[in-house]
Amino acid sequence: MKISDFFVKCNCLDLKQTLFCGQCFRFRELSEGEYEGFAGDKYVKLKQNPDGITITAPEGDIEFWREYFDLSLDYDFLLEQFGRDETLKAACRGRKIRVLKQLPFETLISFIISQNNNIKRITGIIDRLCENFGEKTEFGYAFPTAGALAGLSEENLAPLRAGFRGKYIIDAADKVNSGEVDFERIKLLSDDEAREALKVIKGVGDKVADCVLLFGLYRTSAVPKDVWIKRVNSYYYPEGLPECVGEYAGIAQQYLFDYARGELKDTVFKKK
DNA sequence: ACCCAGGGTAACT
DNA sequence: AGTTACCATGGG
Repeated sequence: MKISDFFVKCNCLDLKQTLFCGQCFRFRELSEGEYEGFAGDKYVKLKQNPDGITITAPEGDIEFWREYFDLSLDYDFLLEQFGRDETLKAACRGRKIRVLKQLPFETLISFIISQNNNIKRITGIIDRLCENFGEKTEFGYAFPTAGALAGLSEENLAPLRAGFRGKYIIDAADKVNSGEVDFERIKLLSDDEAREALKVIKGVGDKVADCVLLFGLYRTSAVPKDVWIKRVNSYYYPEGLPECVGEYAGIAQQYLFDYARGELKDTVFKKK
């Protein structure tokens, strides 16, 4: 297949910030400003330019990656709106994070693994999941399909060292594989209905379900309430996020998450 | 040794 | 309906 380079002009996309802010777990830095990774079985190499990025991928996948980075959404306008709130304005300063449009099953499994866990170890478990059960390609291992994981035992997943999450991974794979959980159907539901439909999976509660809604089903209105966002909310937004987030509360949340986990952890949220 | 990590479940009030 | 111990693993 023909591998192509594709330059995309974009003034709101910092690859390092976007790929390593805890929304996705399958990318690595090759050298300063150069990255590679997978979504499902699709491989891509990326390069940071001052005014955009260069996508290197099979020619037929370029459109997939443009969509993955949600390049048609106008972040200039969005961040201008966010700037109407002082806390959000501070959170957006120096950040060029885009919320990615990831694959639903991969997002589901990834955030099941994320529970009561840290980003470094989440990445390690997902690496081992792919190496053990993903299809091997010329570039590396694809993310396993639901079919590849369905029917496995907890013992089969022992090499992942996922702890108590193993049984949750299997239940999710079984229910997606059987069609009991059907992303195409869930896409048609309201946020509340979709969240409940995902929560039939063992180990999926409100937070993991909202991560799937936001990162895997493109619901920018979904706000996953992790420990950091709970801290932000109780300190800055006891009445909820400001009006200026509009239909994009989930994107605002990602900026607040990174802000809290970064700058605020040693100041506002410093532990005594 | 203790605490925490992009939480959820089950068993309690 | 709202709390709380417990769940595996690894890093600080």
